[in-house]
This record gives sequence, C-alpha cells and structure tokens, in this order.
Amino acid sequence: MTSPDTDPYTATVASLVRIIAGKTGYDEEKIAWLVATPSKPGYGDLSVPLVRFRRATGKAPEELAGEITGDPQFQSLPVEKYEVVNGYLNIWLDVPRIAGILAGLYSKGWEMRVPQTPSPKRIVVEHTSANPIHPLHMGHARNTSIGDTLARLLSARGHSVNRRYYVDDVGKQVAIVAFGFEILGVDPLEEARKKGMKPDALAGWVYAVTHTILEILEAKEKLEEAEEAEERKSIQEKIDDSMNTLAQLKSGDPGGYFDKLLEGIPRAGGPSRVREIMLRYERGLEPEKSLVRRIAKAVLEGIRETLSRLQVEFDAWDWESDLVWSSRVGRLIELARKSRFYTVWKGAEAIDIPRIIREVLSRDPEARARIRIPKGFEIPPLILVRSDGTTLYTTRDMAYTLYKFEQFNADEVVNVIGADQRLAQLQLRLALLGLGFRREALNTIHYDYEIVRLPGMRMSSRRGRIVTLDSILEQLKARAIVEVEKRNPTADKDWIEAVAEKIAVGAVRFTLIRTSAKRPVVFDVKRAVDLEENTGPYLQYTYARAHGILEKHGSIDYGAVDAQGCKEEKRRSLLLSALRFPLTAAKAADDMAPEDLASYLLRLADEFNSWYQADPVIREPDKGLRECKALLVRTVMDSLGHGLRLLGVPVLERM
RNA sequence: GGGCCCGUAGCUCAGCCAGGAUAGAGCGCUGGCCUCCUAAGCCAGUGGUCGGGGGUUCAAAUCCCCCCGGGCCCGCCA
Repeated sequence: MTSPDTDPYTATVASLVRIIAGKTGYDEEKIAWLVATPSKPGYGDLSVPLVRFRRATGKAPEELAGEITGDPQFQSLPVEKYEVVNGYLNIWLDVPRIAGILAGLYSKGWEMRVPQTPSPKRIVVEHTSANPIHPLHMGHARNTSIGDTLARLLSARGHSVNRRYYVDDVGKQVAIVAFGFEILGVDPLEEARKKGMKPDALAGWVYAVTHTILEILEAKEKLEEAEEAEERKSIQEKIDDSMNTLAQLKSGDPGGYFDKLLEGIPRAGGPSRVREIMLRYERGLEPEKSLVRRIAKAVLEGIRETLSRLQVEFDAWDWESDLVWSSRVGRLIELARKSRFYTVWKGAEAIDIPRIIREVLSRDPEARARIRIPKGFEIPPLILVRSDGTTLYTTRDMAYTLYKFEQFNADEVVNVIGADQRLAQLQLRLALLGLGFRREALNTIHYDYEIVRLPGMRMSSRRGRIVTLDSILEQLKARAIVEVEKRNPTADKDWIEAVAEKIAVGAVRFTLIRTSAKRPVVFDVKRAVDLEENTGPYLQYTYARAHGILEKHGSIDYGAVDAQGCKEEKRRSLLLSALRFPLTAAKAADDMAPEDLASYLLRLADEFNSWYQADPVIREPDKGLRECKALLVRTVMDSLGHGLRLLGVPVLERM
C-alpha cells in the first residue's frame, strides 16, 4: 500500500492503520476511514475510536491506547502528541516534519497521485448509450457525467478501464425517426447543415412530430372500435392532448417539414410502415438498412459533438444491430432453447426466471449475496422473442453483456443505467445465471441513478419536451462570458470564449456529480447557471487563484522551506487537508462514489480561500516562511487539480 | 396490490452502508471587508421536533419494526 512516492501523511495513516488492524483484527480499509476523519477540529488530526473496538477485542480503551502508542512502529511516526479522551485516542501529527518530507519529495520532482489498488481489475464502463433519435438532454447528461467520472476514478486507482457506448438502433424509436425522414426525403446530415442546426436537434424534432402524429392515428383507429362512452371519452382526451403537443411542435418547424409529415405519414401507411421498417431493419434488408443507419449515424455525430464538449470519449461504439446481424443474439436464443429453464409464457418463448431463483440462486450463497432480490418480490419470466420473430431489448442486452465481457476480457462490467430499469437489469442477470454464465451474472453491476426532472414536470423526448444539454451549455457559457470579460477587460475574444466554455462544462459536470446518484434531482436552470459557491466554477476559480499566486511567486525554493512555519494552526490544518486527497480519491473510487470526492474538494477550497484571506504569501517578508507558504499553495493546487481532472471539470489557470 | 429509492435549516444538499464527543455546507436573509497574492472570494450573524411513532443499545440522523408523504418499476416498449 505504501510505496516510496507516497506522501508522508498518507504513509502515516497507512502505518497507523496497520498497527490498529494488528491489535484488533479489524479490516484495514474500514479503519482508515474511521481514523482519518475526526468529527471536529480539536480532536486531533487522526482519531481512533477506541470504544468501537471494545466489543471485538474486549480491551478497555486505555489498554488498547497503550498498546497502540507503545508499538515501536508508532514511535517512529511523525506524531507530535496524543491523548486519550472520552474513549478516543486523539493524535496530533508533527506537521513540520511532514512538511519537511514533502518539500524533499517535491524537490525531487515528486507528483501526487491516487494510491494504486492492491487488486487491479479489467472493468468495462458502459454509459450514456442514449438512443440515436434526439439530442442529449439533462437526464443523459447525468448518466454521462457519472459514467465518465467513474471511469476516470477507476482508472486513476489502477484498474484497466474500457468505456463503451451502446447504440440502440434496433427498435421502434429509431424506426419512427427513419420513417419521418423517409417521408421528408432528405438526408439528415445535409439538411441539418443547410438549416444551421445540429443533426441530433433536427432529428429530435422530426422524431417528436412523427411520433405524435402516429399516436393520433392509432388513437383514432381505437376510437372507431371503441363502443363504451367511458372509453371513447378517455381516448378523445388523449387525442386532444396529442393535438396540443403537435401544435406546440409546429411552432418549432425548422422550415416546411411539418405539413409534409402531417400529410405524408398517413399516406405512407402510418404505424404499419413503422413496423415494416423495424422488421426489415432487424433482418438487415435494404433499403431500410441504409436508411436507418444513415439517420442513426447523423444523430450520433451530433451527440458525439456534445460529448466532446464535456471532454467525454469512448473506446468503443457498439451497434445493437451488429449483435443481431452477426447472429450473436440468435446464438443466445438457441442456447436458451436448449436450457432447462426454457419455457413458454403467455404464448411466447421465455426464460423461467422464478425457476432460476428456486433452483440456482437459492442454492448458491455467493450469487444470492451478489444478486440481491427483495424478499417477497415476484419476478416474471423473461420473454425472449416476439410472436413475429423479432427480438426484445432485454434479450439483445443479454447478448451485449456477454459481448462486453468478451471484447475486453473483463472482470467486471459496470452499466450506468437509470434506476427505472432495475427490474430489467435484475432479470438480465438472473437469466444469464440460469444459462450458465455465472461469472458474468455476478460481475455485472447496475450502477443506477435517479431521473432528472424539470421543476414541475418530467422530461419527455416523445413530446419534444426536453432541456437539451447543448442549450444549458450555451446559457452557462453566455453567463460565463460576461463574468470573464468583467475580470479580464483587455483579453481577446477567443481566449474569453474558450475559458467560458470550460466554465460551462465544469458547472454542468459538477452539479450532476455532486449529489449522490440515488437522489432524484430537480434541474433548475436558474440554479444551474449560478456560478457561486458549491459549484464547479468555484473550484476552478480557487485553483486559478492558487495558480496565480505561484505564478507571481516564481519557482519554489524547496531547500529553503522553513517547515516550522507549518505549526501555525490554519496552515497545519490546510496542509493536512490537502494531503487527504490521495486517500479520499482512493476511497471514492473503491466506493464508486464520485460525490464524496466532490464534497472533499469543496471543503478544501473553502479552507484554502479562508486561509488565503488571512495569510499573505508573496508579501511574506521572511524567506523561509514564504517558501513554506508556497509549498502549502502548491500542495492545495495539486490536490484540487487532480481532483478536478478526476471529475472531468476542466482546470483553468486563469479565469 | 407488491417491490425499490428518497424524506435532515425557508430552498439545494453532506452526514446513514462500517451507531459514539456541541447535527455540517451552500443559497437566501442581516451587517461588515477590495490603495493589499483574482471580491466567482472572506468575516460575523440568522436559521434544525434529523417525516411521525415504537424498539435495540451505556449511546440512534445512523440499526430493526410500523405508519405517513413523494418518485420509480411491475409490457410480445426501450
């Protein structure tokens, strides 16, 4: 755990933890977290809750404290003093000694980094995977921010990470946009360029209009068949609602498309043509094959452009249709048919999930622990194939899960998918378990996150009622430009714009990462556009401030550092806080909890800003003390910089 | 009906998994700080029956049970 390039604080914690683990038998990782986070200042820099170990060890707090502090290893640690109070062993570190060691490391070109995991794995992180029918909205942005940040954290921790985007081009939604463009008779990429739009934005509109018109046509058919007044009334209400949506969509017509769609959709067969496109595409038949692919590709181009603004990149783009055409899905279905869990349910081919639970899961304690099923929770059989022979999403997703393991020779596959798909993901893992893919089933992790809502409503791409990520970025950027100009009146336009762009990106990514994934967020544009405290830009600003100080100060003379300067209360506390970065980042990676890193960085920035106000660096007359303070700034800056990079928040040297 | 998630200051959220030392930030509100390293900042003040009720424990925001409120899921959709 401790390598020669570990900073002295992290190394000290590691040693102390080892000592305690030896005396108590507790897990090192759990102790590290307890010890390194005293609840309040005044309780030491490290704090050992002795009472907690009483149950396991039977040792009285004073006795255990004596054993720990009497250990020869403990005596060699940079400890200034310690005391036993209220069942705690509170330890004050010898911060000047730590600062001295740190200065020595820096002078030799040392770089701070996240401690490497003792058990590196090969991990696939699949995220975003938005359907290629519309631009990314804030819901996708949460997925993207979480997924990309997880990938960065895991990779920094020493795992091999593979980032994949699943292009879901098989299915009804894509067929609907394709139908729309077929009627318009235009190429989405060319047409979007002509209208000065992004192709995904154009497609999103075409999708919403086509979908709504189809909905109305289908409802009208039902209305004719319906006999009861009650039923007729409810159908009529739905139609009225859709008509309203349609009217709103019409006002966003990029130019002469609306009427063409309105007339063309019924004439071309409406819903039946959509079904036909779907069927023929899944079989890889022309011209539908080229039509659908061309549109999906155009939309992806728009999506990719947005993603690159967010500094998100993928190692692979996996087309769902390729899995079907290459008969991977077919082979999986064949395998299922031979399985003893194959069944027919509601007249369709299916996998008997309840039986897998009874006969496999309940006899496999490890599997039961990894695939947790709520007690009393009924999971229905999983239907594999539609009556018309086309496949279902979950079936294809099973084939895809296996594909991901295979492609990267992965130990673990993390799927960043909304919490609304929990049941489907559970079914998928159980089905894989039943088909004999135990390793894959147990190592597929559904990293679920809650939806993003708009104040008072849920986003709906079917109705074109979404807040696109692009529009949020633009609004943020516009605000940021004003702020940057204010502070840099003489700077040139390009520089200002580039900085504002990074501020916008930082603001979006940070807001989406800082609250835990389990909490539903209401996305308030006004609040998101705020650039003040507790935001990404606040952290960027703090980093830039630290950078500015060091720039003015010039290169640090590490040999001249007066380490005793770090005895002063604010300085010693700030140095230790900054040095908590490696442990914090490692824990955030292991827990897959980016929000923990986010709140650590905010606390560090707060502490730095507070100190900055009170204790001048450059104007410090005493040379040794000045270098000591510069070392402090350097350490804070490194922690902030590394932290921001892990969160995908762009680092700015000036803003 | 069943299941999962959430409920902490007026608002947005940490803390809960691994129970312990006076429950923390930010926004808001009140008052102060730029001849001085970026005021996107700092300082001081304001503000909490930790949804409610039981239980376990020397100790509960944290663990267990019940209830209430909100969201989501239970499709030959994805």
